[in-house]
Amino acid sequence: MQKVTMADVAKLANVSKSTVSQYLNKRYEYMSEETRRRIAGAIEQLQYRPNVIARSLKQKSTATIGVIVFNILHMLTTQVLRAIEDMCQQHDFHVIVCNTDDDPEKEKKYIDMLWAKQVDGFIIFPTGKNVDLYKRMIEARLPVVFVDRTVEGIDVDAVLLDNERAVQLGMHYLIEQGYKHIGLVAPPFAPHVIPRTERINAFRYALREANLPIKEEWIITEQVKHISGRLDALLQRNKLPEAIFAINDLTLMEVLTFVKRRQLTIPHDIALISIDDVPFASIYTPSLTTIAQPAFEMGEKATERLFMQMGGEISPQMFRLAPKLIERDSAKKRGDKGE
Amino acid sequence: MQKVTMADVAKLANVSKSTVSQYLNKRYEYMSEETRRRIAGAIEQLQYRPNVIARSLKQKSTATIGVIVFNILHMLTTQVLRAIEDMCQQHDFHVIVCNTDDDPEKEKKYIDMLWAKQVDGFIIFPTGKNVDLYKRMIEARLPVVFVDRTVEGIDVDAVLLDNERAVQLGMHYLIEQGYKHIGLVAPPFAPHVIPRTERINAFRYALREANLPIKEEWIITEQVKHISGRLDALLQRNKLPEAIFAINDLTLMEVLTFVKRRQLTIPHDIALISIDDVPFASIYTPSLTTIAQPAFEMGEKATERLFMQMGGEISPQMFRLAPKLIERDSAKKRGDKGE
DNA sequence: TTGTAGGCGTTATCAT
DNA sequence: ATGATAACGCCTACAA
Repeated sequence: MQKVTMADVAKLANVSKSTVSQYLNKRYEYMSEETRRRIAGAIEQLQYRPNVIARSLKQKSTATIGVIVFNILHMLTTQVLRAIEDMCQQHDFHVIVCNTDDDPEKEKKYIDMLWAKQVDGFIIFPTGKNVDLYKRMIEARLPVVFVDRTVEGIDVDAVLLDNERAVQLGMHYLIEQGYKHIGLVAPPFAPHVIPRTERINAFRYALREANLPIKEEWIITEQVKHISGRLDALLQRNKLPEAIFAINDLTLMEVLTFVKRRQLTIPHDIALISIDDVPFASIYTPSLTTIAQPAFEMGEKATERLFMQMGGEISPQMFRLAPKLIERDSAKKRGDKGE
Repeated sequence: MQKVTMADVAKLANVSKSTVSQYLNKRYEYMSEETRRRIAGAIEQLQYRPNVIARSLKQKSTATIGVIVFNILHMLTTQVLRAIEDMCQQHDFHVIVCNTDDDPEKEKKYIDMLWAKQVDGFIIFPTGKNVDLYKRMIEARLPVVFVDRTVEGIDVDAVLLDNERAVQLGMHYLIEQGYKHIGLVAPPFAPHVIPRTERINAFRYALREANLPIKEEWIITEQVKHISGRLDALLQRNKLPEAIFAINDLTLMEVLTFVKRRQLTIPHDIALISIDDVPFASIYTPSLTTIAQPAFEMGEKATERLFMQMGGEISPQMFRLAPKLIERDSAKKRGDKGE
């Protein structure tokens, strides 16, 4: 596979390995034009490619970072990842991507392996369950940035959506449009899933703040596949809320499935707003009002912090990035025609 | 960062480095229970982590592959990538992901860098423009698999959609449903973009085969952002085809934008079928008939071949994976109500 | 059953 | 200006 080494180049160019090394590292200062030319020739002729692994061993740096995510198939993840890769590309760094499926065991294994592989840093969407391991990473002064979730008791850079604000934006909008009976759909409550928890809490808070009723049957926190069934049940009993807040794209899809199956009209029969600006939001009928996460900014911020950590000690900080309400037609005022 | 080495463990356990090495590589056979225990203890106590880089240097294998794609944001890419990562996970391999944006320069740079990094293999969505480089990789016996596109004159494993079949499936379906005036929307023609070329050709072929008219104004190969404008122009002149075949998700979106803006009804005013099973296909109204690419299978096949290459010489092959028509409502028979 | 010595392909130090 | 030599951390004969 890889056969020709620096020694071969040196021999062919009639110089020592050290000189070749100098050349490769562009320390031309004391090098004669002549030598330089001979080395260049030899490299070309032999199709020599320096072995970065050997260099890494010596220099203790691999120019590689590990990115550990739940599932690359989620749009947020993909976008964050794209931003990370773009920034790494500029620094001639590479990105190793790992999917955990939110399984702490897999997460642990990946962190251990990447650590052993001497990656220069980690960007992690943490499961939150490997507290000891996270701590050890910090102690070892490994550069680490968390994205999407934080973990209690871990003092580390974290880049998160401002979930309170996201919900507030959506709720204020709905209320402003005249909706009073508002429901929420979310996956099952799980305390370590920060965004979910924060969103559900903020939802309750927004209702309380506006003196609107909090009906528990309208707060659907349920496995995604059961959500549309729950909505069916409400419809059956004529107890649908006027508007629904979907806390992410997955739950939004379930609501839309339900709406289609029941042939309801949005926003007349039920208004809809969601976090995550799905790609079809503007071509759906009616177009969907959404609260967009600044995914690229999140990726950029995370990478920026990681490089700062690699550059030297900095004290950990938490960043809350601002969501953006994109008004379309799915939650227009009651009575307005949707479109 | 990483301070404790095998020597430290050896010293603490009162054995030699080789013994520790034996232990790490699970060659326990001739090792006393006692020694084993001492080593385990030392490792635990020192929180020792073997340095995989050093190991790689010796063993000439990094257990890492490079995956070079156009853009991870494309759904097909994401899904293929997920499949690749899953399979690599089973083999304790890692995946480095690189975005080229279809820029040959970036592609070249990535291949060079990953090669220097001694990755054990490549899975590439090739731009097709670095022919010399591809050839050198093959000559160097680097394991390589192409996905989505092949490159003329490069003898290498390739995993592609059966594009002819995909178009045929869609066209037969449309024709069977009674459509005779059928148009196509695609990004601009570019010979090296295999899927696009094959799909456009197959489209013409299907019309010819069915003795249907080929109207050039219905074959829209245009920058995506101009597509809906072109459709507008046709509508203006009352020259819309009865049905449109969108060759991918991007062009589909443009058609849907047009349809929404003009308030047309699918399939009554215009029927629609597309390659790529977009996530909202079933919740759109009407639900969208699509031709799905077997993205996961493509990723699995590519990875399988890559591992086979790493296992030993095999002769390159081209794989054409079968698309699948998913019938929904957007191209139902003329006259039928579209649910 | 365990230890010694050399090598993997670079880089860094110090001579020359 | 260039070269010799010793690391880097691990693996592998081979020796003991």
